[in-house]
Amino acid sequence: MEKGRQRGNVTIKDIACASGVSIATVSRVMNNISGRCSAETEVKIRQIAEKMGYVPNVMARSLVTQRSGLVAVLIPDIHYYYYQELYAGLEDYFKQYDIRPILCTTLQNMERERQYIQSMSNGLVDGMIIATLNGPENNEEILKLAEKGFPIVTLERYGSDLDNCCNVRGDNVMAGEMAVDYLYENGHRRIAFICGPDDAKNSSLRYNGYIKGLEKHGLDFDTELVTGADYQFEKSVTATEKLLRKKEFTALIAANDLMCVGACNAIKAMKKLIPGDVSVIGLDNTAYMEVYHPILTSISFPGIKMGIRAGKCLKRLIDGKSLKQSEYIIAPALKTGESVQAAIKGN
Amino acid sequence: MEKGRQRGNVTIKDIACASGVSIATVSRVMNNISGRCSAETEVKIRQIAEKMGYVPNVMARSLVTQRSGLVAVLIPDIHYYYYQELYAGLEDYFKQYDIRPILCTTLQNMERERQYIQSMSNGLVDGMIIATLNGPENNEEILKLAEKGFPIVTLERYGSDLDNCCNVRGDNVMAGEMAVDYLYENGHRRIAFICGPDDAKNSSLRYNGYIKGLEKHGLDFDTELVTGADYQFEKSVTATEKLLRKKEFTALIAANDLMCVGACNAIKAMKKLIPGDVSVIGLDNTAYMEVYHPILTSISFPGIKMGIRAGKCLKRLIDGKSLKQSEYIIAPALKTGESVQAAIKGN
DNA sequence: CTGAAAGCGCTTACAG
DNA sequence: CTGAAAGCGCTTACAG
Repeated sequence: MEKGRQRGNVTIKDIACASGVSIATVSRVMNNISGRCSAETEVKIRQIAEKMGYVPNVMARSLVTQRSGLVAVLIPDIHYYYYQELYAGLEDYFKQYDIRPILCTTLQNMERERQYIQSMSNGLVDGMIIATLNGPENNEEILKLAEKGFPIVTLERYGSDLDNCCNVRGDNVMAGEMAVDYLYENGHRRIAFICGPDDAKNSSLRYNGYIKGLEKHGLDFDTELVTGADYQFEKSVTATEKLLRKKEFTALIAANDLMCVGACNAIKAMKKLIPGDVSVIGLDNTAYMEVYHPILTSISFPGIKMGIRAGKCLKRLIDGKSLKQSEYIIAPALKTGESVQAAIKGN
Repeated sequence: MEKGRQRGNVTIKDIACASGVSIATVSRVMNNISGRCSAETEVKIRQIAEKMGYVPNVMARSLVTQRSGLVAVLIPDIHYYYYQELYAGLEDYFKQYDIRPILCTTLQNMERERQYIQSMSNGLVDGMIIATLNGPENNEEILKLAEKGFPIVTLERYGSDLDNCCNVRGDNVMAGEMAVDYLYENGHRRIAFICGPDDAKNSSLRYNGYIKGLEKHGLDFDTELVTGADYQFEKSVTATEKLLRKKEFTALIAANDLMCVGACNAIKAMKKLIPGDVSVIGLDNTAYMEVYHPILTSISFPGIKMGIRAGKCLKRLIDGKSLKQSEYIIAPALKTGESVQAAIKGN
């Protein structure tokens, strides 16, 4: 076998030869540039193209139009439900425009992220959605590209140096607050909270929402009811066990669902009932919620919706239009499961 | 703003101008074609390229080399852990060759799959990994491309019409058998089985393995201990409830993990203990396993490994080399959790 | 309604 | 060691 792919694909030139017209005419027909050619020529060309199995060469087209029909989507890790939803939303939204996302997972590695940003930005993709977690290392590079006119939308990424870049994010404060509201309505007064990593902006915003919620309802803020587990499952198991031994509480909020599941396992392991002894609520959007026993109640961020929002923004930028807002804040929603019940009076 | 991306990127021509050499020389240096230019010229060119922020235009390069450095990866749905692992394995494997996967989810829609296969195959990607579930609709198209010399590797896809196409798959029979072996060793004699969809080849192979395992150990095969749940969570809950009411058994195998979780929820809902009353084992590879309470024991297919295997095959095909085998069967592995325990004597 | 021609940014024989 | 030139497959003014 020879090296590389053989050049056996049928080209516009082949069609032109076979139909006895110029390549320009074939090109026009294939691009549906109407009113520029007689109906009979058009039909003939289409038939021949169909018969010969012509498929336009994307590379060649891209080179002249300066549009590849590709966009890069940078996320930390596809194992998270939220990013799966995000990607699904994007893939679907872009499909109508024949735009294809290229999924790039950074695995929280900043060098890897930098490589992706750099290698994608010249010719390969028409735009980029950056939904990776914090780490200001590459903000400068991102901003430089954006200011150069390269379409970039960041998603759930924080840092004031990115102020000039379009950003889509969830309302994290609201999420924390909603969780407290819901638990308060159910009669809970002593509510624990498990934070994510200290350097995760969205975690600290969720925590702020928790505090805001407590204040709103006149509940005492007790630091002993707060712990951290770095968004990790195992750490959450341990942290929750400690919390349970140390303090009394009737409800618990976890800043993400993975920690929520960890917390539930710890509660179960200590022979306490969910929601009988402890009501539990997660902040996030994961598949675990629906499959866990009991089904978990959560304040969930709509990944698909956020993906579509980011997609729309990027599409406008790619089309050279300006954005109405530079920041889009998406509200979370309560997903009622089975892990919260009314607190017993007196608690 | 003007329409489209502005042509502001620095090109090989700019570098050539700035360094006073021809574009051919710049090209050679940028491609590390050594021994073809003086060291001093090389250093100068590199410095200037670096300073001007030159990044090669992938489209232009692809057009002449007939290599895009892109491969398509078709999967049913990124929400499944197995496909996440597969994709992660592929992305990582290809990274060393600067090959980028484009993730295409077919969502079990055959028309969508066809569109992807067609639109990717002309110039855009150098090869394709097709890991979508059965549905022979597009087999003809796949085979046509493969025979045309287009690099294609199918993964866990069945159909004798694809015999001429490289295939990577898990040893599904072995998985079913291993599950029975493990339960038998733990003293279980009455073992239930939950099948996937009737038309899913891998499910029926797993089922065959189950029967083979029973025979091997001289256990009776009882059709009443077998039910089906189409690989679905909800259906598995219902099916398991029925099974529990109808028959006595001390262990249960589910043909995939999602059904396994459904079965566990049903068992718990009927106030039975896992593994005290029923030992449970899943066949698959999912994140649920490790996060569920109790941690689930499973016979797991190594998604990352299978991805890398498929990647290696595809790489060889892209490089115009032939494959040593046209079929690669990957063995599953036992992942010990907490959902199996020794059966009580007499059961 | 149609064609000849330039050009997108690059690689690669070929010649020197 | 280096350059001029052809060409990858396509789009798109320009002219007719």
